[in-house]
Amino acid sequence: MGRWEPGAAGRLAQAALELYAERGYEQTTVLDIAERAGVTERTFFRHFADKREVLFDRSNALQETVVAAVAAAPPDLPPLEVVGAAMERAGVFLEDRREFARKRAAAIAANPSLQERELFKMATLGSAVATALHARGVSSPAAAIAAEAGVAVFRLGFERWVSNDDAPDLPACIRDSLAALRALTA
Amino acid sequence: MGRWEPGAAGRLAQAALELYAERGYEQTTVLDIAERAGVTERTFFRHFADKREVLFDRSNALQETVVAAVAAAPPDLPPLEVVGAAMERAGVFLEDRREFARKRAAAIAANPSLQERELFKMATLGSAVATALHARGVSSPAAAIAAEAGVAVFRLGFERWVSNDDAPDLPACIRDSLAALRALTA
DNA sequence: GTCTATAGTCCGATAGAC
DNA sequence: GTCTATCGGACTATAGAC
Repeated sequence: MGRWEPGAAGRLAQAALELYAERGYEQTTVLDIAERAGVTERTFFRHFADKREVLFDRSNALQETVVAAVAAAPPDLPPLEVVGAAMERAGVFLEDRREFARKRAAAIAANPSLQERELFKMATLGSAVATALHARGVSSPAAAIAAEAGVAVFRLGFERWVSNDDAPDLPACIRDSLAALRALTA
Repeated sequence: MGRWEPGAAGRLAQAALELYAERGYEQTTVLDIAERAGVTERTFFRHFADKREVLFDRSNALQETVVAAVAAAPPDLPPLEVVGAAMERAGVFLEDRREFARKRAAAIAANPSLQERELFKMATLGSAVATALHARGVSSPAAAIAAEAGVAVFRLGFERWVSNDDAPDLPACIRDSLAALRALTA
């Protein structure tokens, strides 16, 4: 096949997203996805560990972006500022994929098993952020709670961005979400 | 004497916890659990939707405790105080089950699919708390972020309590966790 | 690429409690 | 009779093993 064609993994991910939208996650078999992508069922499982994983970015680019932003922040910036800025950075990263993010979010919102996987990915992101904060000299408990709070800020900002047509861009939604957190302790 | 021994659900939960500890979640089949509990495989699925759910309290008593505490808090208390107190209340509720909590936490920590389910339950708790806060007149965004922060506070306090022999009681761990969150914005 | 174990669903049957 | 809890067997799809 030509080099302009997406690889099998990309076609599988695309086919899965379409099918989950058309007939729902439960009503879609791995065989359905494989056939639409023009590969065998077996090939699906060579690229993705399970039927859920196909909706998640294998490259983990979002997490890498956030962790890099945490590591690169000015050394004297307080933990919550560091995390907030890093999450905003993640927002910039995703901003131009809004339509994809919406379709993906709709599929996930419609199915509890996909929600579970999404929450696991967010928790993994939280752990990575906590580790990165700790590496900056932040104490473990402070790093853990700052990371969890940061993930919550990201998640709520993201949710507003995908579910509301009138919402501003993703970095702004995340900024607002962080401001709401700050307002709680004021 | 009835045709069956009473308490099938409890026996299944107990058997599952033992088997997950003895040989791991993946290496335990639903049939194994059912046999140890003295029922058939089919009966397992009558009581629990799937193999993971057997580790989770079907009565949802923890969530009810937290939601009730949120609803019963003094009307003028700020959202974060309300949530913090409610989570501490949950801590009191769990305090006398430390050994059980430890075994359960060990099983969950050893398996990603159980972690996914645990995270889902925590997210459900978060939604319930957000709804309860909103019912008190807290704006939706503030309720959502306060609820998420509260769940993070609970989760980190709980983690310290189960994983550290020298930790104080659960309400105190949760209080410390809340203090760490407050310190972030100070 | 084929084979197989296991999760999880659906049908109905049965037996006790009220 | 109704309600609830158990059991049996057949069935599909996932996911891993070979």
